[in-house]
Amino acid sequence: MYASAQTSSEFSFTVALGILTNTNTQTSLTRRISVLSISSVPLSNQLLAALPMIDRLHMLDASISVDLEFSEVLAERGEKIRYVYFPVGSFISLVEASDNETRIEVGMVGDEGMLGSSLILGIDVSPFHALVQGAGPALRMKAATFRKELARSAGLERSLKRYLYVVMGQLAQTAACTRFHLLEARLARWLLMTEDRAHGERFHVTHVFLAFMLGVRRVGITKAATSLQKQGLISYSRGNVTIVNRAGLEKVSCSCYQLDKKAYTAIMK
Amino acid sequence: MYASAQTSSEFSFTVALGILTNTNTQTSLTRRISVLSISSVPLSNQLLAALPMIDRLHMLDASISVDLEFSEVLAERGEKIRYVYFPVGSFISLVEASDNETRIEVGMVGDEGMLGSSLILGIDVSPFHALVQGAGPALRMKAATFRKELARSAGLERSLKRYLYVVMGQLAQTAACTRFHLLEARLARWLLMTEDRAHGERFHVTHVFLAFMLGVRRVGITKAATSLQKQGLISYSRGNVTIVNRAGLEKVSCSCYQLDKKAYTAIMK
DNA sequence: CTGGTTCTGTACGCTGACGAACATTGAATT
DNA sequence: AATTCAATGTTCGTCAGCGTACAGAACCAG
Repeated sequence: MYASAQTSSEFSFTVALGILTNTNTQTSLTRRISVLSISSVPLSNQLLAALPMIDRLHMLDASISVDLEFSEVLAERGEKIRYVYFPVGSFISLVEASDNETRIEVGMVGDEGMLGSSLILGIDVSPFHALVQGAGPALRMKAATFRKELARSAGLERSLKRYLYVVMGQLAQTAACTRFHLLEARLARWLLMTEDRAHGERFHVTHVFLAFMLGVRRVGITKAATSLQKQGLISYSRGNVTIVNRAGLEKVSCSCYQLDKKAYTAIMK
Repeated sequence: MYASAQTSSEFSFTVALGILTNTNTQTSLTRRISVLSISSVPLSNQLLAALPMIDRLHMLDASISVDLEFSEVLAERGEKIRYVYFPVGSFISLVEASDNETRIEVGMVGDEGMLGSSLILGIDVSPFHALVQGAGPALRMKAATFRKELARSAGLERSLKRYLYVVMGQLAQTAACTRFHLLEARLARWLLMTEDRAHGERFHVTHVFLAFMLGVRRVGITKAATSLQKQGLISYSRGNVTIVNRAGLEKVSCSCYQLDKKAYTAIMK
């Protein structure tokens, strides 16, 4: 383990990436929402899809479809949760802060999950920062509405509790992974998880952003990514990443990826 | 961050510490339980103490007092949860495994909490390994009984949900802490957390065990502990640790200790 | 096409923790 | 008193990632 301040010039996230800065978040957020008619959005959030028809309709009725923009902040640690999100193509990173400038991703939410699951525990304060990692559509629901739906539908509650359990497992897995595994393996894991949630072998993410997520220097990412590219597992240019050889990537990735996946299917299915 | 196999000769935990070995766990466990009359045990589990009188009595009625022995395994990842435990003087470590031989503590349970909280989510499979870190009494209840009590008492459920939220926060905090903070600071944090749960400035823990908990080499612990001792913050000999200067220890500890504590009081009070 | 900006590549010295091996001390047992 | 073993102390070479700095490449706006 290494340590300490990590405030390189490239790492001024709050400025460079617009992360965790509240300036104009609210106004631009409301502006950029495009309310699509619900029927035009293919329902592909797995949590919702698994609900009995009647509950599903209720949930759709109570939510609107929004387009999430890259790096948009959806929740801040300790702040009140105003909306919950069910990604449908988009995906979201859960980020934990230790000190002022040291942050690290502890979880990822795609169409297999939801943001705001702590409401299931009756607490409307977000335990993490949450920011949009992959732009795309999501279903959004007011926190209060969500709680009403929870109270109404036992099936919904049951399924979301199981999801929360999976998230807990993911948190612990990430803690161990971050401690023990080499950067290249962790990067491979991250790319695989992202491919799953992006539903495609191509997505956009720069080295700086990856460095932020994995809690390392940008230079470290460049080195690891170069290595993966040389092995013919991925290719990338200016943020455009393509998974070239998924099986190979799984091999160099640490076992955490498979463990997470196994846990999810074991609990949710 | 460093990495890789970590299988030094001293680190053969499954043998050296009797950790996570199931051999004879069951028989010795039942043998060593001393069923005390409930009234003889001062009720000092904070979760239970905060319950309304009638719920508290129900809970006491449904549980028995057991003495937990050091390094006893109370739960294994993926295994069914048979009992829940409310420590009353004892304390328990939650341990996550990444690979075969690499394990790390991700949480700690003392009289401020309980073991088996995932039952609140309706899942009776343990997400972690759990082993006794500090010997002492605890209230034990059958998992099935616990679920019945949960269904019966809304107050109990509410309070335990809040506790689960705190545990989630602790998991994320630990992930970030492990990544960014130097060993000496992490050790200080661990000692402080343990002092809180041991309810006394003296407790027993060897360097080997500490190394296991913090996911580092024993030599690393020796170095950090020597440093803390030289600063007059702690003293120890053959596993007998004494916190000499608590305020000083808090200063060299990372902020994670205070953050955890703040989160607990903010949510539980 | 030009100048600025973002993204990526490379280099250098530094350091905390690693793996391994061995020495010393203290407690318990014989 | 001698023996054994657990716990702690120390040393040595290695290494992944750190902080910093700079340069080339790709893209974009004027």
